[in-house]
Amino acid sequence: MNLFMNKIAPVCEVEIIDKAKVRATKSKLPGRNETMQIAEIFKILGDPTRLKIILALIENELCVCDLSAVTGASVSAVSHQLRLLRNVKLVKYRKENKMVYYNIDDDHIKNLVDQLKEHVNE
Amino acid sequence: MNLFMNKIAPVCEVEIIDKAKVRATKSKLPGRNETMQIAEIFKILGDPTRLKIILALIENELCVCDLSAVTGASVSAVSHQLRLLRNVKLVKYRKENKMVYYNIDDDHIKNLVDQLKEHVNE
DNA sequence: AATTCATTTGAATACTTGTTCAAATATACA
DNA sequence: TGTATATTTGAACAAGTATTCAAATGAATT
Repeated sequence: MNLFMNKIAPVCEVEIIDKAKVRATKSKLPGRNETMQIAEIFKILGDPTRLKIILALIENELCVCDLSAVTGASVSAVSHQLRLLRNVKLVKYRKENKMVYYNIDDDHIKNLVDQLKEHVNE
Repeated sequence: MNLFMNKIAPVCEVEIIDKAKVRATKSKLPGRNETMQIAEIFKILGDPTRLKIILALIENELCVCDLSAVTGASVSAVSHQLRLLRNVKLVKYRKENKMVYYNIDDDHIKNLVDQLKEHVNE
């Protein structure tokens, strides 16, 4: 029961300042699933290598080897990231002989990226 | 000089399949700085806690305590993330007595998020 | 001055993740 | 069948990061 016990400041954790506002705000938010899906796409585009891949594929269909040349990442690194992009259906591919050509598989992505391009250029 | 040496497959690393296409694609990409800035904003929005904070602030101005209640993250976690969001100028704040009220500081963000909301809901 | 409470901060931890290296597939071709 | 090359894959490592906990700060209030 010494003086130091009083120095431990309680952290606002259970208390809510404005219950009405909190409730109103919560009711307007997207559901848990939707929120996670939105976050996932943002996260995917948040890596420089993946973003470069997407930016490149918006301009041209490219094989893995040339994607590596365009992005400056190793073939292996590009391939790993392409798998992620395939999993979330952002890119698709077609095989031609030994090569695999990748394409954008999502019309919205270009708009998303364009919007941020403008944003950054202000 | 044994047989196993032949089994090591060379990885396409220096070679380029279609030099013209690679050059043309490269020329259309945003510069290094711009690319990194775009990636950084996507990355910031790619974390569920930060995205929830942004989504909440789009609806209402909120203090840290209520942001904690809305997002379900601890006050400390919210505060740490708010610092990140301040640093990249996505949110701003005003002080009122003991409380700090946060606001969106970027008009474009709402459009960005809205676009992905539609995208996810298809 | 001392107390209360919202917020911030720093350090530590546990977790995630992007890259590399080596090896495996797959496809064309001699 | 064997060789060459483009791509994929798995394991391992290093670096980054979100959260927690404890403590500090700052601003009323008594």
